[in-house]
Amino acid sequence: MTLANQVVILDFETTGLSPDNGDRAIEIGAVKLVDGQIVDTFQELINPGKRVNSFIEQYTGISNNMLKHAPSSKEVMAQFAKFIDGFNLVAHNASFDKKFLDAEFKHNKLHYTGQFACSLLLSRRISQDAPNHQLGTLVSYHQLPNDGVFHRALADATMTSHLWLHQLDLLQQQLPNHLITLDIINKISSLPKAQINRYYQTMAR
DNA sequence: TGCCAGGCCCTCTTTAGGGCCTT
Repeated sequence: MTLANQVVILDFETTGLSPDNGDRAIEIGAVKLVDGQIVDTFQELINPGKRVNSFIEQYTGISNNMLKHAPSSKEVMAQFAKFIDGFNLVAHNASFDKKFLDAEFKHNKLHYTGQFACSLLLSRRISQDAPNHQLGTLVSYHQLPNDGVFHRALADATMTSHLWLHQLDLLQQQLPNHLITLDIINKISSLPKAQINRYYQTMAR
């Protein structure tokens, strides 16, 4: 059994949307939660080996000049593999971050064993009244802490960690007699929206 | 030259289309 409050929450900034089209990571940020507390953080720029376009420079604030002397993917991913060792993983729209983690680890012949959970899929189930499920909107909607920085890896990972802890609180209120595990979260994240309340009732019996 | 992400999820669906979310 894996408790959902013992995870690494991560976020990539990248040159684009698809590693299959040659896009690479340019920054990784992560927050380690133990017993629901932030106990460690990770942030590194990554030299992608090519120039990033002006949209990405503007979107992230990460310039080609900043990346010129950044460490290689090999160096950063080796450190990150140690950081996540033994932990499950959470990201906002995890399918995106998982495909980049898989691609960068494959480039460097690295492996990880943690399972992924997704705060976006969970939000669509348990915060159905939110105006939308973008990270920035949810931070505002739930009035979560933030420092006004968006689209930088550690800032986004930190905001996602506050969102995640808030989501665990919401679930704990619905399931007061249960430990909130990653299995429960992934179960809820895969249910049709209309079945969430029935699931709560079934679990309460 | 022409291609250009992909998984999730809803619906005017399932012999499909399109919006959402991530950079």
